[in-house]
Amino acid sequence: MSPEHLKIPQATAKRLPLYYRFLKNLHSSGKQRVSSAELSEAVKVDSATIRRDFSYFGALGKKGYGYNVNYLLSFFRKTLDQDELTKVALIGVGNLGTAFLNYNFLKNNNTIIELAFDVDESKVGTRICDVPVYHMDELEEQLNQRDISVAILTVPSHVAQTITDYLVKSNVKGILNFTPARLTVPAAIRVHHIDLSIELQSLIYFLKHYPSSDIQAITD
Amino acid sequence: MSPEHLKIPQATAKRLPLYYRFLKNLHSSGKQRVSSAELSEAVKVDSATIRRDFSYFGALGKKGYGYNVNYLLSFFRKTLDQDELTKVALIGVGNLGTAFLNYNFLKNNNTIIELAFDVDESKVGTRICDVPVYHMDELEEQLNQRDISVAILTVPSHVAQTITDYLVKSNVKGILNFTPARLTVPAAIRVHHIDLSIELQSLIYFLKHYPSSDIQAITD
DNA sequence: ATGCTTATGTGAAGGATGAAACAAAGTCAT
DNA sequence: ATGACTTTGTTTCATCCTTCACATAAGCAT
Repeated sequence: MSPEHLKIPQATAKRLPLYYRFLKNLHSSGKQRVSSAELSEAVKVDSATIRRDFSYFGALGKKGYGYNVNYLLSFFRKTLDQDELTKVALIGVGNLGTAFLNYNFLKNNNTIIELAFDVDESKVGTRICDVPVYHMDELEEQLNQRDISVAILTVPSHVAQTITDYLVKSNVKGILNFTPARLTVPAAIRVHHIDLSIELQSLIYFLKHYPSSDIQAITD
Repeated sequence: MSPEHLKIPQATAKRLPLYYRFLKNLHSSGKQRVSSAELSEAVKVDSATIRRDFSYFGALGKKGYGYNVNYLLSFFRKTLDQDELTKVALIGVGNLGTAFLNYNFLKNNNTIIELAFDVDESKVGTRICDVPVYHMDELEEQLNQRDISVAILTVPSHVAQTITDYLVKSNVKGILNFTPARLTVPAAIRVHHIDLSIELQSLIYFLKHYPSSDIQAITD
């Protein structure tokens, strides 16, 4: 059985896009080879962890040499499905939603917000950064028609669950949830929470309760 | 030694603001008591994990009864320093930065963006949602004067490291980094990364490579 | 060719986290 | 008061993740 078919640890999977992004940088700057130590310095991940992560995919490097940037890059391109464009929908064109529509970082990575939804009639029918805004009533129809199964949720939290139920009904498989609501979904649906207010609060908690010496022990 | 002085696991610390928020909801709806099972349903954290989390702070509940909402709430208020307002600075008034200035979720939690910085002269001197925008040149002076040690970083990634160096020089201790850059900071400085593009990419990776049955095993 | 240097891939150990399970201790109805 | 019921706090186990440490193998200079 080839290594690619084994299940990758979740922690590793979360680092793959990070590696990929940095490898692209290396490539554009014309670098031919890279060691796990160099990579470690750049992405702030222990070099042993990097080698371990890579090893799940087989022996990608050469002892005494390191990794060939081109080879690694093309390998990750395949692994991360960067050849095909993944289309996602954005639900809720408020401040945060609009920021994402404007933000260019989504365009880099073969991921694109293809359409957005809102209930505000003044937004419906317009285009924001070339992304068309539809009314929520058209959610199921549009998502099915365009075969979109990933949604970014940036709606007010009190409607988050209701809209999530619509999303589930519309065959969405993954939700990037920026609302503070903890969503109830069937087990087959994957939800990633990004709770901005909790991130800020927990950062503050760590600062107040964990002395610098401890942080050294953790991050160094 | 009282339990409050023991070090709390990082995973637990990250859940505390979540518990706190839900307890506030319970309180406003007039509920007097709550069990770990109820809490579990609401915040989607295993009830045993919740009891374990609470137990780091001592015996907060009563067997056969559960937890007193008021007591728990006031305990967490103290623990999370919710009595004092934590002031933070926002660096970079672009799309995302503006969204945060508009977003109300920061006002809830005794955390406030007190001022913002940018280099764009058309923004400097204005107020966005009542938050004054200063020029980057005034960073050190303003932060020291106002005794601010936490910053939200929403600048273009190519200037992220340079600005981070300024922040460190200005005695900032914690940075919430929304740029894709991996920042180099002294060990005593704490950085939390929120990398939106990586979150989206890893969500997509999980959807494509982890069958629903596995997700069931993980999240159910 | 030779030997020194470099850097991988991985076994093993150590930590951290999550969840099952249950004794202990309280509640609550009668 | 009593006994059935509830729910905690904790012990225990399992899993996942990270890091050390090093044998192994390849580069590289002479």
